[in-house]
Amino acid sequence: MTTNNARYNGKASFEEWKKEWDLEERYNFHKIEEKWQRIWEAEKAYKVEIDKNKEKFYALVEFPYPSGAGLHVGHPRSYTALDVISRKKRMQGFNVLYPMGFDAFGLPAENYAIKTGVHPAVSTKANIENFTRQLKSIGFSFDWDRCINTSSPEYYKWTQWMFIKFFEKGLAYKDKIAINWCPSCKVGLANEEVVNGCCERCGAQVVRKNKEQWMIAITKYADRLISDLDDLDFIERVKSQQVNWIGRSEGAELDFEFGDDKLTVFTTRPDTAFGVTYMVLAPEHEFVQKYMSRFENPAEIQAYVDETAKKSDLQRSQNESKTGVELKGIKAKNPYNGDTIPVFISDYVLTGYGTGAIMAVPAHDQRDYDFAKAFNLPIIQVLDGGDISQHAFEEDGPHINSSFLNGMNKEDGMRAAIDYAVKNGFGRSKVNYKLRDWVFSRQRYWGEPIPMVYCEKCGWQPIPESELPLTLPEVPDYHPNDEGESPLSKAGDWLNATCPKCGGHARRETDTMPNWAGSSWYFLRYCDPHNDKEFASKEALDYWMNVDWYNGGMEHTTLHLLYSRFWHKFLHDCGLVPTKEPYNKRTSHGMILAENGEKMSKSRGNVINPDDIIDAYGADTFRLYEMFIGPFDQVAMWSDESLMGVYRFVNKVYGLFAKVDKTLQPSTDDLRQMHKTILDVTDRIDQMKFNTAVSSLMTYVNYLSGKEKIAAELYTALLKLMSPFTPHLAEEMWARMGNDTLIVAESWPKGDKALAQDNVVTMAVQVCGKMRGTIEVPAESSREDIEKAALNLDNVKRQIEGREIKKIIVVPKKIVNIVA
RNA sequence: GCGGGCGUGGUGAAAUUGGCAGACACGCUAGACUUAGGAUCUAGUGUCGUGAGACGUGUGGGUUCAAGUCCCUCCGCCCGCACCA
Repeated sequence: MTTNNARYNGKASFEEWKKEWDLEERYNFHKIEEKWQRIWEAEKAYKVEIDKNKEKFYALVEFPYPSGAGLHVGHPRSYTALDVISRKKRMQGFNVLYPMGFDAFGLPAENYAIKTGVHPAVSTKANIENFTRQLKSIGFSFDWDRCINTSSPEYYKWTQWMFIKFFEKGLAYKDKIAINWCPSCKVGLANEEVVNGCCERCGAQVVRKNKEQWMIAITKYADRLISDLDDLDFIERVKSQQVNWIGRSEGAELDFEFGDDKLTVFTTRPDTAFGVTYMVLAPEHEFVQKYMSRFENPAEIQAYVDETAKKSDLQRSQNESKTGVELKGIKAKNPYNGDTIPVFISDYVLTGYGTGAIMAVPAHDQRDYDFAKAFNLPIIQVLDGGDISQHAFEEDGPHINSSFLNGMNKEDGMRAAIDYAVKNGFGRSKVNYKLRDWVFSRQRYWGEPIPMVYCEKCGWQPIPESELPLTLPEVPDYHPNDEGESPLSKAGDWLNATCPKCGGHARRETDTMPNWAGSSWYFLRYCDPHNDKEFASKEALDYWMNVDWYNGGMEHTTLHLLYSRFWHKFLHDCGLVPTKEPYNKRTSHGMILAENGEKMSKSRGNVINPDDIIDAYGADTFRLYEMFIGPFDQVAMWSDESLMGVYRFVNKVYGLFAKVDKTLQPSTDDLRQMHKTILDVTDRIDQMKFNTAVSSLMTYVNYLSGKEKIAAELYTALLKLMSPFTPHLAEEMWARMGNDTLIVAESWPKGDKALAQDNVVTMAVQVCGKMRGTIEVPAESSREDIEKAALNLDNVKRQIEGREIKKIIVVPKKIVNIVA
């Protein structure tokens, strides 16, 4: 497979080729990196197939959206980290799948089309080519034969197919709900895409808009999305953020009499029901309009409802004090004690959570307390403790003023209160979630068409599987409109379809899917990317799944990461994938900031372009610097000066080759340094402590630099250890050492703990915990010898003079502490 | 408010998980080689002190022969969620 021509850069033999290199003393990274990238590609060095004789390892990084700006220095932090891990695993004999692709649907391409008229498919293609060129120039070990593109019909055919599965199982449904509408992007957003009441993408303030939307019932999976986290090796902050986002709370639903109707509330503290002094409905609650004619103050009520409707969620949450209006004319009755209590509407009660109505316990909830103070309502303490003349008492205490609950603690009180409600038919225990169903419609062009048609007679119907993929039609222009109609509504004939059920006329859905759709299952497609019969074969899924290690940004924790776990679980329930979770291990990298600690952005003009760095210092230096920049999981500041330090190091490694003497045998000291380094680097890569893995390589190189001549074995080990970080340089020097194999296919060196052991150790000697000197003793010295050596130090003698030695603590190979 | 995390030199950071604090690198200082240097090499570099030495991991306390590491107190910073009943 290897052609000497490719390997030896056009020269007939290794000897001839080597001669040319001997003339070149400078580290010519341009030449080296280009050469090895060409050879890897020609030899398909990173191509991977199912091989049941080998243990598989599936490494995954989040595939990029191919923006016009190209790669920034943040992408390669994640990609290099898993490239290092993948390369090491490969050398350790694993069958490694490390794929790359493009999450290619999205708004920027569409906005660009609106501005320039260039079809999104055209600009996306150009951007993907640019990204591919950049990624290849960094020398990642991706299997490019598996590259996927979510905007290609061969791919989104299966995204649409899966949507139909959601529909068939009743998890995709159309509903008219108040959604988050971004007036700037003119598109509806999922809850997860709203940050502080603003559009995650453009920052415009989100407003409420009632629209018919496709929804996917992710809430049905809420409990499993929490409980199944237990068995996963996810970093803690990812787990806790997901749990937090899903927001499970246990409590009860209680029915209060409201006129001759029933008003149901959700509460996490039914045991405080004897402290209820009033109730509050969200202004949007259905009872407000339903009983408007029976209220004594309808004008006042309607005015408040209208005022609230005008406010954004952000404004609503920024209220300084509590506002509201009493619903005069109808009272409620507390089912626990029969008390008649007033009912209010207030915007501090949210329509989307629980039942949109609450029982207010002002003594033990600060919000209710504030409202009660503002409206002069009674405050009844039912838990002992605190000082409710000042503020609500929100901690736990024994029940008081609570009839049969008196004296009970929280746990018993809860149980007793719910039992009583159940027995008397006015309540039941209930679990509530903050998580909402997934708003799945986007009023946009550049996304997957939703494969549904509407028939007047039969309602919404999925198109037959034989018609997939339902490809995007051409449209005269890409503008969305203010009414929230997708550009696809201008697609003319495309809109007309036949109802698959009755054969009558039907109209196509014109909304498209959110950009999270394609990325929700892309890791499955990598297993079998060219399959045109299935989204992936059972054989491929059985062999490759799960993803063993997934690295990506924290910003996707409650978006992509949650969506894709849910999507995968759904496919599992359908019997389509073998596992219930997609990712075994999830880690996350810190952001890379500009030199002054600011975020890199086009507007600040502080963006570092990887192309420039690679051109000036080479891909190997760039890769190594990204790994050395700081702890992988923390934010890091870019520094040109630190980059220079890494460049110097790479040059040093290159220069050491001149000292290699193949006739020389390594000394025991040499071997000790080598094995120490092997053990350190191996261990630190596994733990993602890349910065310290690099520093131990530096320490080793400093050791080798101090020698006149270097035994070949020592340099070879260095090259192997460096090959995951600086693959081009390692490959080059490996060839110059006279090898005609690829170092990336060589085996990873094995560290020998016994050989790494020092036979003479330096031990610290303390007197009463204070450092007074060091002793050098053989590693296996007896306790007596160590004590004798320690007590023999001049400095120690001086310190203990005239004092009685009470105790000597000896920790072998570490420390001696003389207590006097 | 709730949840997660952090605090170590001039700077980025290490510390085998309770055992010589500051590895590695940047920067700086001095010197060498240079026509020159964002090049290279050598030495130094936590603070105070000529020195022996003393002090030193945000604050104050505790456990221990021994604490950056464990426990308690307070202060400060970052991230996520946030009127979620």
